[in-house]
Amino acid sequence: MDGGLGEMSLHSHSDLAHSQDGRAMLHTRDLSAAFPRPSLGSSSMSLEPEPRPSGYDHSMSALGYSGDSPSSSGSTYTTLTPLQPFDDKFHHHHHHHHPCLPVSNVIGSFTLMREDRGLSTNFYNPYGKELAMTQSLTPPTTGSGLGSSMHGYGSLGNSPNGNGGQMLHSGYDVHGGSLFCRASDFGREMSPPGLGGGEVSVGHQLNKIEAHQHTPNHHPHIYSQHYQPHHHPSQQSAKMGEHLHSSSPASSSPGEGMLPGSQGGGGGEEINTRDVAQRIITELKRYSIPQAIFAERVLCRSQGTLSDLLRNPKPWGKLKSGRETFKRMSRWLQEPEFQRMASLRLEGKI
DNA sequence: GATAATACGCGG
DNA sequence: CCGCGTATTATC
Repeated sequence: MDGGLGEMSLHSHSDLAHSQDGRAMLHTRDLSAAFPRPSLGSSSMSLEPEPRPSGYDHSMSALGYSGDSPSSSGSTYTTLTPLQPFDDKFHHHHHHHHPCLPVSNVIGSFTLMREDRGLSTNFYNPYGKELAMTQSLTPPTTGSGLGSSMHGYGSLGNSPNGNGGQMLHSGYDVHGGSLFCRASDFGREMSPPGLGGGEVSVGHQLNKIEAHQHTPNHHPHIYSQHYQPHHHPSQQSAKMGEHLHSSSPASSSPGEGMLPGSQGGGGGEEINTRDVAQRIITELKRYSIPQAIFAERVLCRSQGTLSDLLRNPKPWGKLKSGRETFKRMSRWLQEPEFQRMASLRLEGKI
């Protein structure tokens, strides 16, 4: 099936992406149902332009999410709403706006989800995939479990390690206070679907964070993108999650010339689209999040579009306004688990 | 039936 | 021309 991996390319450029979503999709399925927990307020994180006000970081710090394992006797509800702009529920008129739009979504309203994670199967997953999954065996990162056999939903191996691609740097300054996020994230990220206290693997999680920073194995290959116009020959897709060595930095693609020097700046982040796409695919599978949900709620795009982007990610350099979408994806990947959840349920009950 | 992939066409 | 939505079709 697919397997087509793009390749990589490197390019940077000032982004002029601007919000142009004037469209209004009306169908807003009430996925709220999907998310068992209505408790979340909103996490206004969807701001178009990169210069985001960074509001939630405060929340984070405020939360001071220290207690990490709520799972067991999680009596500690960390539900706190530092700022209380207003309830979305009481949203006067305008039934629904788009989460993506910079609407009045004030930053700050934050509510930490309680310890739901252990209860139902997956975080998002309304359907209870079988949680029978034996203990948590972190599947071999290779291939991230796709391809052979069933998807390893239950696995919490968490990010297929790998490449910390943008996580390395973009994770920190892009949004300003993101590092806080990371901090909280530190404690834990995802927990096993069911298993009552099996947070065994939680440990690994954080490892990855710094682990790959100084991992002897593979150096942080930053962005490398072989882009291939699409489709193709299957070049070994064997392990994408792992290290894809950028053997050929020189992009053979036409039009691809990366700008010398514009990379790394604080403003325009270069994103390895291929990598992000792959990672999104993996994460969506892990959490059993349908493309449609993710696309509409997080990216503010349609399922078809997302599917296309995922399968045929164009190199950053070739993107124009489409960058915005990738930025969102990238950003989402960087967020701590609970926040990702928040993003997903976002519009449902709004 | 639900979810993903593709086709088609439109608007900026 | 690019990016996207919608409709349709394929796949699970």
